[in-house]
Amino acid sequence: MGDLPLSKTDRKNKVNNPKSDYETGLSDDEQLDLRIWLRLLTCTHLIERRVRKNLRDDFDTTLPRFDVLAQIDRAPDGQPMRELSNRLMVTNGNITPLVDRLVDDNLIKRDPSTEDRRVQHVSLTSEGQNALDKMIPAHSSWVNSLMANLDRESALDLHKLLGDLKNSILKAEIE
Amino acid sequence: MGDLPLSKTDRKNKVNNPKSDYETGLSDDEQLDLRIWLRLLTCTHLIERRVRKNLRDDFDTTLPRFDVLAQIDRAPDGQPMRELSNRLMVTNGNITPLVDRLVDDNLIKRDPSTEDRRVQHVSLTSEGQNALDKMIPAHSSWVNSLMANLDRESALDLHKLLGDLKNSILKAEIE
DNA sequence: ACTTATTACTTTAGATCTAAACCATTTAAT
DNA sequence: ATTAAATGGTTTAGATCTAAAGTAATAAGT
Repeated sequence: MGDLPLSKTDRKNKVNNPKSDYETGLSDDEQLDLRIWLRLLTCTHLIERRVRKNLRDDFDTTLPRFDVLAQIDRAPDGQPMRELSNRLMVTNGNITPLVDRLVDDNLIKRDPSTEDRRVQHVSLTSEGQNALDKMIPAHSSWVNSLMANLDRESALDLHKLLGDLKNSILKAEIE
Repeated sequence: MGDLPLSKTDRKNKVNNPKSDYETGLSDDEQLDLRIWLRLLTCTHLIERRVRKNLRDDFDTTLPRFDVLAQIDRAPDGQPMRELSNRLMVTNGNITPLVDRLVDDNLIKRDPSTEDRRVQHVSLTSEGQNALDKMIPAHSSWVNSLMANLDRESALDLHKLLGDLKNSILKAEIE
C-alpha cells in the first residue's frame, strides 16, 4: 500500500522476508503487530477497570451509563440514538435499554424529532447535567493520574501514533 | 514523580501551568491524556469489532471463546482457572461458564490438580488444538492487515510507548 | 491443635453486549 | 403513484461481563 520502495507491507511478504518464527509460523512483523494489539488491550482493560471501580465507588454508577451521559453532553441540543451508538461504537440495540434506564432515572430525556418521525433526540436533564458536571473532572483526574508517569513528549508521541493506527485500521476496513 | 526538573507532573500543577481550557476546566495535560484514552478506546473497539466479525464468519465462534483457547494454548501442561482470569483480565466468575461451554464442546478439558484439591487444570483437547491451530494464523493476519498502513518504525515506537503507558498505569495502581 | 485468613472456584443477580429480526418512516427509482 | 431500498429505532435471544456472596480447601499465626 505504501509508496516507499521498502514499505512494511513489502517486508511482510514472506518471499522478501523468509525469516519466520518456526514455532508460531509468524513473521517478525506479524509478531510485532500482535504484541501491539496485546498491549493495547491490556492498557484499555487496566484503565477501564480503574474507571469502572471509581465510578461505582464515587458516583454509584457504571461505565456505560457514564459513557452515554458524556456523549450526550457533547451535543447540547440533543442527538439521535443512532449518533450515540455510532460514537460509542456499540450496536444500536444496546443503546435503547441503556437510554431507557437513564430516562427512568430522570438523567436524560427523549424528544421526538419534528423533521423525521423515526428519530428520537436525546438530551440531558438538568439533573443529568448536574450529575455529569461532577463526574467529568473526576474522570479526567483518574485518567490523568494513570498516565502521570508518562512524560509529555511520550504522551504527544503516543497520541500521534494512536492516530496513525486508527487511520491504518480505517483504511484497512475500506479495503 | 519524575526526576527531571520540568516533569509532566510539575507542569500539570495549575500553579505552574495556569492556562486551562475555560470551557472544560481541564489543563492541557489532562486534555491530552483524555484524548489518548479516547484513541486507545477507539482503536481497541475497531480491532475487536473486526476480529469478532471474522471469528464468526470464518470459524463460527466468538472472541471470548478464542481468547480462552489461545490463552490455554500458552500453557501446554494446563493452567488453573485463576491464571486464565488473571491473564484475560476478566473476573473469575466469568471464566467458569465460558470454560463450561468449551468443555461441553469438547474443545478443552478440566483436570483436578493432584497437589491442591481446589485447583482445576484446564488444557486443550486435540480437537481444541486443531481448531485453534487454524484460528491462530488467521487471527494474526487480520491484526496484521489492520496495521498494514503503519510503517515498521512507527510500529516499534507504538509498541514501546504502550509499554511505557502500561508501566505508568501499573505504577499508579500501586499508588 | 485451633482459629483465622487466604485462595480457587462456583454461583447468583443483574447489567451490558452482539447479532438478527422486526416495525415504522423516509428516500430513491421507476 | 408505486414499488423497492434504506434508515432509525426497538425487540428478542442468547452470550458475556461485573460484583458480591458462597463453598471448599489450603496456609498462617498463635
